[in-house]
Amino acid sequence: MDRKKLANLLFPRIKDTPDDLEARYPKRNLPDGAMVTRLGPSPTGFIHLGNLYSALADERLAHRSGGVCFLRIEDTDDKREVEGAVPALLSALHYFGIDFDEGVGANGETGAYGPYYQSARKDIYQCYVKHLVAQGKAYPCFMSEEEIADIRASQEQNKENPGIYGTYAKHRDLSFDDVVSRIGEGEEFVIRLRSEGDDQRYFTVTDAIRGELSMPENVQDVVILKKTGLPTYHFAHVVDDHLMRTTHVVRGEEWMASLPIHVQLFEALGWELPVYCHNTVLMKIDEESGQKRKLSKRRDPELSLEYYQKEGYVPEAVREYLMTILNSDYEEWRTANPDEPLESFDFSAEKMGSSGTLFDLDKLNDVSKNVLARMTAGDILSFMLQWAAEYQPALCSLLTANEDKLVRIFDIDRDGPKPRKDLVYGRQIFEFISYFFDDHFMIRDDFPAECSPKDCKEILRRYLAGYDPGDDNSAWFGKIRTLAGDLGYAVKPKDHKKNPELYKGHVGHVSNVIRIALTGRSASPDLWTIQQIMGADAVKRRIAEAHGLFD
RNA sequence: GGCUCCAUGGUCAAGCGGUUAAGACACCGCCCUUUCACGGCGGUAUCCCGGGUUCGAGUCCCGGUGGAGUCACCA
Repeated sequence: MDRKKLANLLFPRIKDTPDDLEARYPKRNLPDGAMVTRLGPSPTGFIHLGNLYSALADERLAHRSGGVCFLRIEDTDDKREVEGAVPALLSALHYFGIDFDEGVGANGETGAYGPYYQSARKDIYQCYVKHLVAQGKAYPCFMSEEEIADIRASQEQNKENPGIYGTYAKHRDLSFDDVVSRIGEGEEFVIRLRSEGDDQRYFTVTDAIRGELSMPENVQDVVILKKTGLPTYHFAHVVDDHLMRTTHVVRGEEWMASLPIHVQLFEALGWELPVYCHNTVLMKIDEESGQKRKLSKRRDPELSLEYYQKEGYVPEAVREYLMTILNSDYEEWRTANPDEPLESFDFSAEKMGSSGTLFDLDKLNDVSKNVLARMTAGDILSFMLQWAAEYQPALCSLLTANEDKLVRIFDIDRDGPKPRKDLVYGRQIFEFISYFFDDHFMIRDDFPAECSPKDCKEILRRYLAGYDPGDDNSAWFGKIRTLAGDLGYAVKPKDHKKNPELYKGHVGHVSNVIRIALTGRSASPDLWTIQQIMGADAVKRRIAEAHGLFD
């Protein structure tokens, strides 16, 4: 019974048996069909759209089925750990509407399947490692990094598959005494799986997104326990998702290649496989090569979630956009159900695509426009206030001092069957309405070429003279028509279009002179409404100022 | 290089052996219109290539090609 002795030698502290753990983490009591999903980020401090994309799938799958979605922090590599990454992750996900039922949370851990930090689960992993060693399915390996590098070098030279397997697994059958003496000399070791796999043999697994997957068995004696006593991803995944009773493992397709290892591990431990859902990675077009490529943390900082928060995208818009690429029938559903919450959409893993998706900012913006069009002006205001408080402190006092005015501005032309859709995201929204505020007002567009400086001056003079804040929209515009006619501009654009030689231009050009004087730009919502919000004094002042420009 | 996944317009994509090959974004034109936005109408543009199977292939099979991922004591 050398194996037993070996197991005890290696893990003297571990008293629990697999049965103990099985009893401590019993099957969940959930209705049929309820999915248990999880997000397992490593706390590296960088969260990008792809993570949200995946998290949203986890969250939807679980909640749509009446199951649970939990957060587990995969911190088995202290080298990569970043201070404060967990709270940052939590708050970013919360911002975008992802909250967990269980696991690591803002106020510590909740749930009966913890601990939810892998670093705190050392004894759990070691219990199973010990068990595997006792069964002869795993063994300590003392090979140094140099030794392994040498093996790899010669394998590459001989065009063999690299890695520790077969005869390269030199420490597979070390004698008990050998192990005792090496440990006595303070040699460090890892635990490797003794692979019984054969890469000529294929197995199949059904992936919920991709269907049948066929792969060769794993032959590598992979490391399952590192020198530090912590498990590698492979082992932690298998142990945790079994013990935490995960039913559906949603993860990026970069994990597909290690599926043979995971399947082998589940088998070695005698456990049932979860349903795998390997989703696609988000891609972008590389500026230099023009090729599609995976979103990269280093190279694409603009794809970090923080970017969208800073720009002031409404969280709902980002979720909505992600839903459209997660399940391609989502848009159709949305068109048919404009007012339903996203939660009532029938989300499924099967509808997720399996080819790489290119991130499309135009599409996000379009989705965002529509989301904002569905919000009330009051909701938009509170969003802007929150956003400014967090990311544009310089704007805060201005916004809070003008709440009523802002609601009126956001409300311009929003009711009715064809609401304006020109609000997209925070930064753009403020930019779009900035002319209402003197500190941000400037004449930025040219006066229409159809109107000579002399005409511009005259238009402004007469407009100011005839301006009556009490005019309703049609009385007001009637005056502009008259004015335009008097100065030789067509009263109706169509007349001008038919006989351009008869006119200098048309009312549109004339009113654009006024528009530019008032807003600084040649494009704006309805001028009469703008004036009502601006107030008579401001209107008169700006017209007079513009008039002065032509002196 | 080995292994794996993927392949329909510029982008996201429906399609499941017989379709005029949906729809959305973007783009262009027209209409509405005092500008813009909205809305309406229309348009440009796609089945990677080559072999099979079949009366018939975007759809099934094989082979290329291309793209992606992965081959750590990182996840």
